[in-house]
Amino acid sequence: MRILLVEDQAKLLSFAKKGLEEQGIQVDAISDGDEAWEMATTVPYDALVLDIMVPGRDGLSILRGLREKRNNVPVILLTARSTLPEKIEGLNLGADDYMTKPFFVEELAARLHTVVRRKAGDSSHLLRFDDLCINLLERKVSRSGVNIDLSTREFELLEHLMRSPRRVFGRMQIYEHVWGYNMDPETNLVEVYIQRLRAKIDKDHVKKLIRTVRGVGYALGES
Amino acid sequence: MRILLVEDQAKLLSFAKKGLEEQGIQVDAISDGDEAWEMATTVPYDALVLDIMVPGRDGLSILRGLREKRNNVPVILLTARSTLPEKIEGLNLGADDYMTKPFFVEELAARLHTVVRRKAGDSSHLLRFDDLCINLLERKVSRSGVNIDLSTREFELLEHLMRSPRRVFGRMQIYEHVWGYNMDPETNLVEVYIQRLRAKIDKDHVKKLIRTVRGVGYALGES
DNA sequence: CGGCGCATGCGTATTCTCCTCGTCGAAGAC
DNA sequence: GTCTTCGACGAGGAGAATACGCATGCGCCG
Repeated sequence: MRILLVEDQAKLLSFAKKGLEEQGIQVDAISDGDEAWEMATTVPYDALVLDIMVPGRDGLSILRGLREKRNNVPVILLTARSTLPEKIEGLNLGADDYMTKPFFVEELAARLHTVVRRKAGDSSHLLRFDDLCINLLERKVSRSGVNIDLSTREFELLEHLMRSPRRVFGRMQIYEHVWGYNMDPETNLVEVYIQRLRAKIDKDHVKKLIRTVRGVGYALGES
Repeated sequence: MRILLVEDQAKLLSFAKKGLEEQGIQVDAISDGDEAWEMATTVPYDALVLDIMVPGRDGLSILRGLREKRNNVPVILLTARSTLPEKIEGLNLGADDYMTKPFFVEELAARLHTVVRRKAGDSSHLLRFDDLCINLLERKVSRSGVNIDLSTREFELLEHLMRSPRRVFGRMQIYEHVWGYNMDPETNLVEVYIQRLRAKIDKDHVKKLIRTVRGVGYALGES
């Protein structure tokens, strides 16, 4: 697999490039938007990873340009944390996924794989588990077709769990991914939000969608 | 590495089995599709090699069934030369590779290795011994496919034993690894938890999964 | 007001201790 | 070589202590 990685922070760029290459992904690393556009339009990459903010042509503009040319290559956007509107605009423009910085390189590699595979089958922007379904693009959640309202945090917590169904996440991991800070070991935020999620998603407790693993964390799916 | 090989031509089957085993791959060889389905759904193989044409349930059907059950085990399909359409259908159904008969066993072995390595993200966290299987990511334990509930300590004790099957661990070692402190020489915690593990894992004492080595410690596996 | 973060008390699964009984093995006598 | 006895070690049960996660309520901020 060969991809184009566009990011202006030199350190992050070389770090990510190295990490991805260790996992057998060929990476062309570029820090300038105009150059990136040049490459993206001439080389048939398997996927692009675009930072939104780069000198020259920015990530969103590159994405828009490609889609106007009917170029359907898978694209993952990199955004600073908390720029939710941009995430959504990006998805509207035809991005396939987004990641907030900072991120783990392994996770980026994993998403690249899914995104590339998914393009063949084309069920983009939807994550499913059991009768639960969330739409990244519209930021909507439904259970057996019935819509459910979630707050931002609730949504992102659920999103994180649904990206790796059945996998158990420690509180720390969840906290770092969803909240983005290092965990204050004295907070019980995660527990509280798990409980709020359950209340909305799992209303009648008929089916235990979120499993508690005592002493460790939580996972989507039954025991 | 342990795989399931399904192929109805007896000669080819035994030939391939022998060849793969010479390369250090454990092979369960089966010629009937229904039996194969049975095995594939109960034993956590590292990969499957399925001939498309076999008596009983055919290869494509087995593959489809597994994927519907969200079983993501690597699958290599065997096809007669010239049945190209089936290859393609197979890959759409989620096969990882295919080979046309006749083939060189060495090549099959090589492809098995690549395919398994590629999926390693999903299977490297599985520990197996006999029909016992624990999944580190999901923190689940199963015996012959039946789920077993373990508490945190129980799980970690079992994990420790399973990381070096057949090896005998002294109480001290176990205590230090699983509990993390230096052993208080007056406690019998390890014994207690070994007993609890046995009760859950080895319910009927039919098979002695955990062996006691008097005066020394414990080990996974029979004498 | 709704979303969010923080703090507190409560119920309970889990852990640990304590104690007894059964079993294994070594050594000694015949 | 065989049988017996004794000591030590591990098995197992049952209750007390603990830590963990759940629920709930409150104040704050946009």
